Amino acid sequence: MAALNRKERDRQLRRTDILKAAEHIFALRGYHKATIRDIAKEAQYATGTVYLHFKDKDALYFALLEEKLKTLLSITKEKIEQVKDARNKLEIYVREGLVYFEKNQDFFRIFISEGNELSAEQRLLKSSAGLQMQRYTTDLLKESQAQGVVSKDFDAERIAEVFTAITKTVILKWLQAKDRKSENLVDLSGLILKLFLDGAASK
Amino acid sequence: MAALNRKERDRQLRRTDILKAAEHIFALRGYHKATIRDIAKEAQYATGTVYLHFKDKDALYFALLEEKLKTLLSITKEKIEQVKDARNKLEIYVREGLVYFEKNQDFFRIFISEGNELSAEQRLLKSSAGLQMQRYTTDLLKESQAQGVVSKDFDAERIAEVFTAITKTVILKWLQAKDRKSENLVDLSGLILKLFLDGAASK
DNA sequence: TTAGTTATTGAACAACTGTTCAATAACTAA
DNA sequence: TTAGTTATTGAACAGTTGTTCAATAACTAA
Repeated sequence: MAALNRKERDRQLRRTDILKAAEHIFALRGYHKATIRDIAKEAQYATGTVYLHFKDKDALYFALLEEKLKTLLSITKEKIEQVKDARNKLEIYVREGLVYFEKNQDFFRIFISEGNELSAEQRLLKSSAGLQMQRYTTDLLKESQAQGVVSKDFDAERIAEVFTAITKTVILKWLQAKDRKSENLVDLSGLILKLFLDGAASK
Repeated sequence: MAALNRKERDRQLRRTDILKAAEHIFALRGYHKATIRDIAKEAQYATGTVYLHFKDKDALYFALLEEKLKTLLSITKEKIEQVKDARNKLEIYVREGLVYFEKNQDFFRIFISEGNELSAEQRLLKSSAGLQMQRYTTDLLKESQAQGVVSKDFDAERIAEVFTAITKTVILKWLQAKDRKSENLVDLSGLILKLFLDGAASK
């Protein structure tokens, strides 16, 4: 039935509108200070409308996180599958992450700024895409260890988090300095990989 | 005048009581969910009493942060000044940090969990001890570069933040696994330094 | 057109919490 | 003891914000 399809499509449109507005407002004010009113206003709907699409504020936040992470993961996976060498894979992993983040700075601000909050950490673990991302990173590092690119002395899971932390930190610093310098974020992927693999010591 | 001294001492006692309670409640619930009522109750005072010692909630949070960071910094500085070699200094820096964190897990939870929040980041910058800590770390890395321990290819400030991020991440992971394993946090200082200086690559 | 169905609205509700302040208690010094 | 001073209390206030729901608008199908 065509009518049903259009209805469904309209519904998706509203949902997308709200998600887009939420992304903007969350990024602007952070999770706590962002209000449903503001999000609704930004999306040009009434407050109540938001609740027709999302159970509550948390669900809205989750849905956003979920969507963004899912996209990033699928992009990354696709590109990585095209190469065999683990070092190449790591390079692609970092590069694609940076490209995606640079394109989605709004979302990115939430992820970085509230990502390390413990409650948000627990949220991330509840988020299936978040878990998938974490697992994928760990697997990537296990493969790197198997191929002899990363030392087997380290616990893959721990190393995966350190890898992520280095990346986040470099991004954060870039964000803070963004006004002054006009460096592309993606240009920092070499730095990140070098730091992670070879460390900061003089050679 | 003895009376004045005792009064002043009593005042300090109240202040300390409140700070101690605040540390506990903040750590338990995080900054936002911690209420002044809860803190007052924990310290066995009335709500209003808190305001006789701290201008508002923010000031209370600051005072706590300030006190803890100041102590950590002074301990670290003292120990570090006893050696000359930059690599030794870095080792001591990490080790003392871990020891202090292990002894102050309550405080630590706040610092780690809300430390990366942007608003809290701005708070940290306002906090003079936070700024001092940041500067001290950067200086330490500059010295390490001067002594040829750390590569001069990197920006000292950026490297300082990466260094801190690695440390935080390892601590966070340790905190999460704390129930299962019974590993001392301080035993991970070698791992942190190795990762930071030599990276994760196979050698 | 029209009766019924669905979607949207936004004012009202309720819960929470930072902050104040009048009342009370504790303390001080004469 | 007592008048004056200071410290403490916790109920009341005010602002905020997540959420609901009765009223209204839009839409659908006959």
